[in-house]
Amino acid sequence: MQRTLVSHALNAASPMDGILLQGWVRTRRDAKAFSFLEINDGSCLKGLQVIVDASLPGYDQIARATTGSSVEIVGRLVPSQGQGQKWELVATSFAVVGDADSTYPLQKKGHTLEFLREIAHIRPRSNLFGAVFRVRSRLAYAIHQFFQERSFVYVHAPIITASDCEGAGELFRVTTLDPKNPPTSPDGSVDFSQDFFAKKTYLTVSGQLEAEVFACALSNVYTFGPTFRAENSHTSRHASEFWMIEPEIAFCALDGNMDLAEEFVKYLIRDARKHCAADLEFFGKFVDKDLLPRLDFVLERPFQRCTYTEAIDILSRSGRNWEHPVSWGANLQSEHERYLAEEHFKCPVTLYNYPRTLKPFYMRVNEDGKTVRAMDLLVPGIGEIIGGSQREERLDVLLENMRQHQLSEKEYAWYIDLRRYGSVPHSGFGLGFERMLMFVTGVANIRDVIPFARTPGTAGF
RNA sequence: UGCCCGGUAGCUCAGUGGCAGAGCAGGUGACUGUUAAUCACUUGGUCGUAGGUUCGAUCCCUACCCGGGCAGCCA
Repeated sequence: MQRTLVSHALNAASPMDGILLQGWVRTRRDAKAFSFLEINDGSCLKGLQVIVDASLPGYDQIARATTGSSVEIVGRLVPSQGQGQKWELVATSFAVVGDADSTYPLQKKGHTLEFLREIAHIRPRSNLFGAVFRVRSRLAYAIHQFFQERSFVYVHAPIITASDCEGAGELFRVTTLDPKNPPTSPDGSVDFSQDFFAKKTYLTVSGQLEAEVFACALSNVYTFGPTFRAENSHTSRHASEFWMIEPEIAFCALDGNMDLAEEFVKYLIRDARKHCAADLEFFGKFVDKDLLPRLDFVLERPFQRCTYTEAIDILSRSGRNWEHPVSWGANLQSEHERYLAEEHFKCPVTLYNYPRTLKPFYMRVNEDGKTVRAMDLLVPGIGEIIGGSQREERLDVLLENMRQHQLSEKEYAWYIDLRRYGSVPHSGFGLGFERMLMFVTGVANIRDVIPFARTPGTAGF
């Protein structure tokens, strides 16, 4: 007999006989002559109510069907006599598959997110985390769909890299050397030429440079994979291991890049609204009351666009007392970004044309010589969700930038070659997948949108 | 890494320089087409760890550990 998932049973158009239900007990309520079971199998937020009559063989085992136990039920799907649900299953056979004793940590009542993080192996069985990870799965699918529909080629960037590219934060070293007794050079330093890859290697912080290589061959590409930062960040929006989507488009300037980013973000929101409707309604009810109106508002409105210079002007004239002073050439701080997205524009806003001195070597220098074609997409509540730029395609300017950043031409020879042979204007950006999930679900902590979060000091599961 | 808040029952929390508390969960019983069921009774504690002050510390002080928040770094 084939298993029927709860989601399929609940969407039934008519009664069904002899269906097999397998899942986990959420609650049991005993009446005199029968018991109610609520069974969840993760296929959707809601459970299926099951009636187990006391006359059934095996009913003597009903006491084992505690919260958290797994059960297997065959029965008839019929319209419910009760108020809370359309369908219910009248059992014709009932069996406990796996017991869960009274130490089962999930109660019928709500738990704090902090407690649930400590039981990361159990929390997917809760309503909230079931919903979060269904949305995560759906959006991963939608990401591929978005790019494949537009003829982008999916590129797998390496996880292990030799370039500590663009100085985007601290890197995790990858080595097989014995930490207690590493080989050394005559000068006493560790001799990495004897390491596994015969040089220093790291976990990647970004697939961008590799994506550029493929964009300069296949035109429109994207990466979607894990990236790693060894930053000692203790915030609700930083993780040591996170997933990033990085499209790279040949023959594309900054305007096209900003257009794509906006289209992409809206596409993902629209997809979740459509395909994860019940889960999003749950978030709107229990996580963030303003979630659904905010998402719909974001879908309806064009994102605002504003140059860095205009932003500095807005911030200077805001009349605020900034903790960090506002001046042209200084980095925008959290308080500034929050003000722009949440109070001034009250909507996602793309800032672009940043001072050259604030940005990495590969960004396209503008005609003014002072700014580069960088863009950051800021969203209310989270801040930066996308960072990107048009890339510097002129060989001489790129080399000059690298000299200013004191980068080795030798290490980046392959990257420089892209400008030497058939160079084209090209652009791309990185979207933090978990930050996007936070925005779509309203979940405020990045640790709660990753199945098993890695943050400084924590890798317990 | 800096600053701030917290750590008391399985969970969420109250509390006091002098006998350790509640709600929920768990257990027992009753009741019931129930649905975070309800009602009655009930089990449950190294008060984060180590020092110190004190006649006496869960409470005050110090250090450390753990969790969280904010900032920086970024996605």
